[in-house]
Amino acid sequence: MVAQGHQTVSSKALGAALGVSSDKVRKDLAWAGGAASGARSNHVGQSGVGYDCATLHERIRSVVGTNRQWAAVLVGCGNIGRALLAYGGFEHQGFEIVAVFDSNRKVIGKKIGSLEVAPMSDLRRTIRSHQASIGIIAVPRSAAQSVAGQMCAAGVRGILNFAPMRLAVSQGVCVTNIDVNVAIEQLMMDVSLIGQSGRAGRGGS
Amino acid sequence: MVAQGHQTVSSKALGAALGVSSDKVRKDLAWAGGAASGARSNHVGQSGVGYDCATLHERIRSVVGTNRQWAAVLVGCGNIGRALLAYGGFEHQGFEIVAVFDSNRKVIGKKIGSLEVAPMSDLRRTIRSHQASIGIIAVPRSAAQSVAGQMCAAGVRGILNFAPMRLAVSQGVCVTNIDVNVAIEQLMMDVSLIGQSGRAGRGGS
DNA sequence: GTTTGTGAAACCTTTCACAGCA
DNA sequence: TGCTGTGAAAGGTTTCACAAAC
Repeated sequence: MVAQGHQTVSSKALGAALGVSSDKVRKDLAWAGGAASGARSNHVGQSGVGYDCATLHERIRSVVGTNRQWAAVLVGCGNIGRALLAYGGFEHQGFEIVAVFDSNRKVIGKKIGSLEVAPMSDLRRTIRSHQASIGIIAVPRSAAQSVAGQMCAAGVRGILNFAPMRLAVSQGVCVTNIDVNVAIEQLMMDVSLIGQSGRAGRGGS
Repeated sequence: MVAQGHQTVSSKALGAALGVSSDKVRKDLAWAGGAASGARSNHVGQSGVGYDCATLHERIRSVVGTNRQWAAVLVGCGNIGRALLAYGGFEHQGFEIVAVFDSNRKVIGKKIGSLEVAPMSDLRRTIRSHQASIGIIAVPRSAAQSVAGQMCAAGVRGILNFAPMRLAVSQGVCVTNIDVNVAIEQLMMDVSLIGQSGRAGRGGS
């Protein structure tokens, strides 16, 4: 909406665009204005007018963290890894992949886009030197836990995991899983249930 | 656990493996035994013993739908599409990709694994002839809504969407989104919050 | 002794409803 | 009039606690 030149937006309009009620939007945004991210005023919106798009956008970016810079390292340059490197939509999120690693000798040294694939032995050093706080795991299931261990040891704060398994990580390290198997089962279950009762489950991320 | 030869398993053991309480496991499994999938008995587990692994597995497969056969069509054979085709772990979920489509003339006719890339003009006919109930969208954002429309018109019941946007679909069609941008923001937020309060958000799918 | 299934309590989220403000 | 922010009600989920079953 900022990009489209809107000055303000109402909770009702936001809710309609997102498929939720205006109440929910207001409750959530009240939190974003108050408790979160050290804001001084409790009021993000203006009665009778709505929310100032630019201000709201900046507040949300501050809560989510997209206004800061995040360096990430990627391990695994199979199809998933290459898809991530090819996808350019991360810059405006303050997110950048600064290095790629693989254990396969045949791909080490090859260039993918602007990055050269590095050997796993460099992982620790690179994470430290770049102060990378995010690790991305795009390796087969059998290698995932080992990679996660090395990432934790090197000091990452969060892991984005594409391997279809639950990772054990050091305390204080966050994990977000992207598991296609789980997503497919979710979808199959939703489709099955809609046939019985007529209600649709809305998709998550 | 079935594969590992376990006879029975307790709610406590399941909960520990999953990171949830035994109460929650029992409540959920009580539903799986009763309300769901036309089971006749209310009891899945046995007092003092636990749950029979094989029976429980079959019940869950029945609820999720992995005991039935699902045909899916894939649109888009970029890195994501190819990653899905290369990943072989879907058979035991009753899930099979039966056809691949792309709008790019240069890839139409090429073989990826055992499937030949077909032109978009074949989409409707193939979905009908294979009775495919699932469509997978692995195309750029700009093409996603159009593909979703064609899939809905051809009669799919569910869509797995990799494009970073919310799809508008016909009533009765379920959508599950896999959005890397959202996952990354989730992770960044979790990492930010852990720094402040010491609590970790657990990863979704 | 162990473990399930389930009411009741505690907790959390969403919706309702409206005072207050522009 | 239109909209926010927020108490209160409603609705849903998780935890507690224990009788019944093995």
